[in-house]
Amino acid sequence: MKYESSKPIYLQVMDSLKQRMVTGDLRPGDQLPSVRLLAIEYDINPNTAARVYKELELEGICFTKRGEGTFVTEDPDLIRSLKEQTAKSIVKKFIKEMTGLGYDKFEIIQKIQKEGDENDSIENGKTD
Amino acid sequence: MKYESSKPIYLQVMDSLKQRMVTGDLRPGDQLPSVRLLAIEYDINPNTAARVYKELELEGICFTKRGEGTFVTEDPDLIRSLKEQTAKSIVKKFIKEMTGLGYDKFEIIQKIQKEGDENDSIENGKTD
Amino acid sequence: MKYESSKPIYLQVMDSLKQRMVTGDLRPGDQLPSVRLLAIEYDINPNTAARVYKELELEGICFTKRGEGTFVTEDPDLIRSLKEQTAKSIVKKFIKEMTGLGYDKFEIIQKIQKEGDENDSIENGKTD
Amino acid sequence: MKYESSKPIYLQVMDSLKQRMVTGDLRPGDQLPSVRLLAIEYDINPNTAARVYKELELEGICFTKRGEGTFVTEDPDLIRSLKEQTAKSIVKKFIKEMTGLGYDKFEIIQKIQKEGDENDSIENGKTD
DNA sequence: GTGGTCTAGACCACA
DNA sequence: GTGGTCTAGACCACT
Repeated sequence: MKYESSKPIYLQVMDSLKQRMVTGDLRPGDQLPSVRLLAIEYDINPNTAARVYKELELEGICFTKRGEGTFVTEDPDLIRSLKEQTAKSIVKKFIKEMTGLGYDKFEIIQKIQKEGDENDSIENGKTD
Repeated sequence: MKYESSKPIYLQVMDSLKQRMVTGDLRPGDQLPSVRLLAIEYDINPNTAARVYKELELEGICFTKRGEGTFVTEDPDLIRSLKEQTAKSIVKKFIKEMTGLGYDKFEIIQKIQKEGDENDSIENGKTD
Repeated sequence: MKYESSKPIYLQVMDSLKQRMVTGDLRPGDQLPSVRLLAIEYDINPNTAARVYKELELEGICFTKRGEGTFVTEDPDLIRSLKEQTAKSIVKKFIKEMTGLGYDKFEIIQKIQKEGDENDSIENGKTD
Repeated sequence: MKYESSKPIYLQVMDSLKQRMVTGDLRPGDQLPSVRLLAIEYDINPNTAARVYKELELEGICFTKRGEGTFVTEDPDLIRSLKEQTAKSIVKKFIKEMTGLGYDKFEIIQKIQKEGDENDSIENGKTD
């Protein structure tokens, strides 16, 4: 995995894990890789890996059993709402930014259709 | 003006100024407030205000006449392309995030229409 | 039984057993459940169950007869002093914490009476 | 300052700072020592010091201005309720432990008076 | 100057 | 084995 320097690595790893939950790659109750293994898999320092799980736990997406490991929350609703909530806030922020630039809803949708077309064949497969 | 802690203040102020240019509140050739005044208007540190103009200059959107002050670029095309460029990168990033969550183009547009409806009477253009 | 994550499970189980001795639910000389059974009863890892007995033995509250099992100490004085000792250390720690917050003895007692009133019908002795 | 090994240092430092807020040594809006200075004052690693402020911020007791420093929350109610809340939870836990041992309210208060008397002359002055 | 992030490596308690 | 804590020191962005 390659990291953008503009965003903290731990956030990028968190996003990656969230994405894997949302897409069903990781399911409620699943055990997550150990801190050390995550560090290897994502090529980060174990401390950074630990931070990832700590932050996810704060968000209620993970929980930890002492000495056993870290697990995806067992509440499937939480995962579902995670997707919805994330999407909603992204859309909201996007609309706010675009209207701030002076675009109306019609123009915004037009732009999305246009942009979508350009990249449809190129960047579709998520590399992860 | 209230600042998000997630984004550097100088970027937020830059965005605000850009928005004012794009929407016509600030026009090509207009003189911008002095560093000191900008600092007061936006309630930021003078160092931060100076940085704002420095970065805007780097982007070619402003220029400084020594002893006179800082001005909006006199090239109207630059402002126009600024709007287009900004919009394009926002749209691109947005689409990338949404597809990462597993939404396809159709769903994305659907969500925008839905979200757009809720906020139809927009809280637009606060010049602070 | 539900465990707080702030405190090691083995300590919580130890406290539970001690409480049962102090309240007379377990009496001097009584046989304690086997490690395996304890693990099941308390829904803990067998290693953790073993540790519980090991630590209790270190404190002299239990003893083990090889091949027979683990038993509560036969010395009734020990149980009695266990109660006194535990209480004393709890009280000591409590007073230290409260005085640290700036409360004097009078206020502390006031608070206990007030709090005690609210919970007068106690949720006592769940043996699980 | 001397640290107990049973409790994480960062929690002990947090408690110390909270105590200073509750007792009025640190007042709402006050700037807290910088991460580096705190590290020196409390003889801890700067990372640990940073963690202290981060956790306090999570609890809403502090806030951070980027590049400026960390400050005590400006809401005096929050400090007041901090004291009350802390005290209440300590008292509650204490009562629960004591009733678990089989003491009733009267005995508990008796013990506090007795214990208070013993240590009144010895351990009264809070060090730090 | 400030706080935030990251790496490296160690030690400990817990299950 | 697991996660949690701590130290050491570095680098960065922000004000």
